[in-house]
Amino acid sequence: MPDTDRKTDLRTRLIAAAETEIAEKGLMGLKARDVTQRAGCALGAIYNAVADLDELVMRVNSRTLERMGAALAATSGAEGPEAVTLGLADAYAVFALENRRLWSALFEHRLPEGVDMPDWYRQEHEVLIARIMAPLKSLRPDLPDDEIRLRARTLFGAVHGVVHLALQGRLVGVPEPFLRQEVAALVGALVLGAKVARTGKV
Amino acid sequence: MPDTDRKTDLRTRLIAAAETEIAEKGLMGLKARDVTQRAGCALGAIYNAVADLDELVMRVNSRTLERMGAALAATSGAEGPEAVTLGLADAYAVFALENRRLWSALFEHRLPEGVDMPDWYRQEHEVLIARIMAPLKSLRPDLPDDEIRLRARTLFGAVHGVVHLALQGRLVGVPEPFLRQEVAALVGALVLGAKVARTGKV
DNA sequence: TGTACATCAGTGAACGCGCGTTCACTGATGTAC
DNA sequence: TGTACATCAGTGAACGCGCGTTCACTGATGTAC
Repeated sequence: MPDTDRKTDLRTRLIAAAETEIAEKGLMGLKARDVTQRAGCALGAIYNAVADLDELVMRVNSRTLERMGAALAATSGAEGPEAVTLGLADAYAVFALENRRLWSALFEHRLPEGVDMPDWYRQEHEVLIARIMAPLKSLRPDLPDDEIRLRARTLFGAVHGVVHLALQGRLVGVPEPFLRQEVAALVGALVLGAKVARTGKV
Repeated sequence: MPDTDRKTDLRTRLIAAAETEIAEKGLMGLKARDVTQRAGCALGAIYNAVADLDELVMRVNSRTLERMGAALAATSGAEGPEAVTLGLADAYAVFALENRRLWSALFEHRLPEGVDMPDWYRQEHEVLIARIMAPLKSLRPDLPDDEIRLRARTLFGAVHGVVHLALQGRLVGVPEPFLRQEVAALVGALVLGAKVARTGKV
């Protein structure tokens, strides 16, 4: 059944096309017609390759998440949990800056209510959290795992928020040129605060 | 010309109706027909009172911003910049929790590209930043105003991010029951870090 | 090797719906005399 | 006080468009004999 190959081939092309479209026009600007035109197939072909546009978006987001994971992993050269944490945060900011719209799509996309994310999608997020937990654990060996996990989410949310508002160009956001510097200041203070909280001294 | 009164009256009702609609169904669920039905007028009446739906949303957002300002101001009883900062952050989280959809609308709403926010809208945001700058200034009297303003935005973004991901129920977000506690931990660590950064000791 | 048939990826016109905005009209209110 | 006229807030049916999804059809590919 070599047809399967052709089928997955088109599917791959559709995902790639959707990725390019989102990268150029943002999630809101993603239209079925543009995707199929770019992939060089008919409009209806989408529904042969994939359930609907939402699935296409999730496939793209999954790829983005994977690339982001790789970008964060490439940081691991640093020595000491403080440096690792700072490195992760900076890599996150850089990735967002370099992949603005694809990165935004990660957070803009919402499934129709009632439907929730498939498991394979959830798991990819767990990996992200785990990567942040590692350095936090050596930073605060006194805390139980549950709490570390919570702190990892909080740290992620904090960095994410600063990056998010900056990239959106929101009125209350940090101007983009200062983004990396401010993320570093934020995480630096946090890491310092954590250290003091544990040891009681500098 | 007492007609002006009637006109502004309907306008007020429309804004109130839009506010209720957003509070119930979120910004995405805001429809011109629902608003006018709730306000008890015809569909077309909107365009007599207001330029378009976008303006209606901005009017609602402006009210939300004002209420949020009041909620933050009600915090001011605290003694010392650390406590004030913690109080502001907590009040922010509480306000978001109690006004989920209206609060979300503040950040979801985007004007069509090219158009930018009117001045009265920008200024309302400045007030917010100013309110955060005050305690930061006493916390870091060594820093120039420009840098304080930047840190205020960063601090805002950090708190905002944690709250945002939590309320969205995002996979990487902090679970809601832990939100206030985590915001407190975040800001606590930051304040501690700032203090150490300035004084060099605990 | 050739013929008849089945399958199913791929096609694209048409469907259907949601929804913001317009516009010709109505009728209440105010003004002039 | 009454009449004619002007204004303009308010009406709601109709417009128009965007766009995801469907569906009857086509034609290339594979299978059976």
